[in-house]
Amino acid sequence: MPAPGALAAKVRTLAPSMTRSMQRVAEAVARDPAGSAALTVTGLAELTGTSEATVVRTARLLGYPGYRDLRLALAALAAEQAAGRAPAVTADIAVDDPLPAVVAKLAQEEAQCLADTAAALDTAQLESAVAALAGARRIDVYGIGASHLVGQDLVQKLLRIGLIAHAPADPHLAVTNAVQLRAGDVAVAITHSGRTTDVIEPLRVAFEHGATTLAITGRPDGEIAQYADHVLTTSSARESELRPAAMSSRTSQLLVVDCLFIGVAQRTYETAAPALSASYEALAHRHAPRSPR
Amino acid sequence: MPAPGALAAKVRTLAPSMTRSMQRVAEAVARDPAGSAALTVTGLAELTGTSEATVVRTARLLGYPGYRDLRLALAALAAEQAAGRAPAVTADIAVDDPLPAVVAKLAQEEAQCLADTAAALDTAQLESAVAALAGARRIDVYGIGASHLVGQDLVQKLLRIGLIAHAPADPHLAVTNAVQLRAGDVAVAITHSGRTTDVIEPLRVAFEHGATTLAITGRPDGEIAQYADHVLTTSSARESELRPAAMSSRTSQLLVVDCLFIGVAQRTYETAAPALSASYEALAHRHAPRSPR
DNA sequence: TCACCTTTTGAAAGGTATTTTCAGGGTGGT
DNA sequence: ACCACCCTGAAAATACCTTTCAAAAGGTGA
Repeated sequence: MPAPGALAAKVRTLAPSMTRSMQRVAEAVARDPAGSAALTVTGLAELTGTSEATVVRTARLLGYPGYRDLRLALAALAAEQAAGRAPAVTADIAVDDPLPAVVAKLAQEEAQCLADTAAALDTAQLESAVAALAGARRIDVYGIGASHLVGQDLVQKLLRIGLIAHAPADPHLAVTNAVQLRAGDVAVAITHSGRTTDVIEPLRVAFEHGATTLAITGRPDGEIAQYADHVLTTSSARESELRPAAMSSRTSQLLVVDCLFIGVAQRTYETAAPALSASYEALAHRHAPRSPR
Repeated sequence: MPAPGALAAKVRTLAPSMTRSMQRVAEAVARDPAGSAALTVTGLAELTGTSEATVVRTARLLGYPGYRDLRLALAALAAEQAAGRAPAVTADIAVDDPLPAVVAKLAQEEAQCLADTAAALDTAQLESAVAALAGARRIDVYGIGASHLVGQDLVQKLLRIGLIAHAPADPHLAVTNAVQLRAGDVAVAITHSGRTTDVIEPLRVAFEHGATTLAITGRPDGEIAQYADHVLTTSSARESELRPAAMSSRTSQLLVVDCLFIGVAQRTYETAAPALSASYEALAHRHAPRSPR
């Protein structure tokens, strides 16, 4: 059952996959957790102009067994918020914001995004994902555009602890790579939308060849999930005109990648630690002599 | 209806006036609010070896209309307590940390890093940097390893708003690119250490050819600063064995990159906004058909 | 445009959880 | 020992939550 703190993020993440009336319920719940917690199913249904059934459906979608449990989570969330840690609602970044404001808002937004992702991350899935990576014979990471950069980040890290990882840059290469995978190998797909065909394809191929597959996506219900043994959900910050969701998903993707990396490094510590130091050692001469003082 | 926080006190105050079985219930509830909140009346009655009626009576005595409401209050209380003793997870990430702790610590560390960078960022320098980029004829971004990924991120963003930007992947290419720059062009160097020769070199060349030069570095006093017209300082999180400083500098570098991007987008809004939408538009067909709903 | 199919939705039936009732049983006082 | 009182839990009654199902809405292809 999801942690209460993750609720706002979850609503944002899942809203696109909700029907109109479910969205109304989800929105009401996210807007006023305390108020909603005070209502019965019937009350909340009336408030949102929907039916009890819809309220229950929404609760289910948000990951609770039923409304009763959602209601408890809401009460908890309200208490948390009241306890001071109010998750500061920042205004969107506007075209005429002065730079200091932009800096502050961006930092705040990204921090929020980190908190949301951390709260919503399914640690059981993460655990399995880490286990798969730690024991992998070979790792492929698929991603395109901004997600490709995240993928490369993961690959760079994994290489440093002695694993064999690749992040093919183009979709054809990705598919030809995927064909080589088999049981014991791991394929990771990174896509915010969950429906980038160029990323789904190679993951599907890897999946069908018996590799263990991971998806890092903002849409756990997207097509990509069909071919993923483990799904790690990223939550994205509120989008604004200058900063579309796809662009801000990077922060949470990187957090997930870091979690994967640390997890794997822990589990392969004997080999990972020396490999890490060795790689930093090796880079030393690529630096100018340390300036005095 | 009493505030959840007052519950423990209320139990103590009212205990003397309670009957034996009610005391058992009250005590259970005060001892483990979270656990009790997870139970139904029947469950709590069984746990305390009493009956449902007694549980309800106890709830009444504590000032709630019934058990349902006591239960909500318990959930809230549990959340408050959890939030209260959550504060600093600032310890280093250890080899034997369980994954949930790793996730929390990483998120917390990166958030801290964002806050530090935002606080330390020199907005005057940022302002000049943005102005230079917004009016640039051509932009080169130099970085290697993890910093190269950050550079590519910047380039991807700038391309989307119609600017001409490149992030040469290897040092030779970078230098040959740099030679082509002149006044009106901008070169950006990204290096955490501030003394990565492969990145300093191209920036120096660009500087000497009259381009406006920017450095995004964690060491504003490093050698790189000599060739930079504007220096943007990144601060990195505390390092630990599994997560060396160089690896965690990424977060602050990306924040700086985002600030630059938004700044530029604001200043070229007329062309940036349509260009942005157009680029998202263009990517639409690279997606699988939207799942129904 | 229409016919057809799929998805979404709420009304009402069906189940649980909570609340109330009530009678048995205990306790203390005489 | 007997009575009056209150405590207690089983079971009935109710409120609340969940499920089912048929109708409505929305989309698709002819």
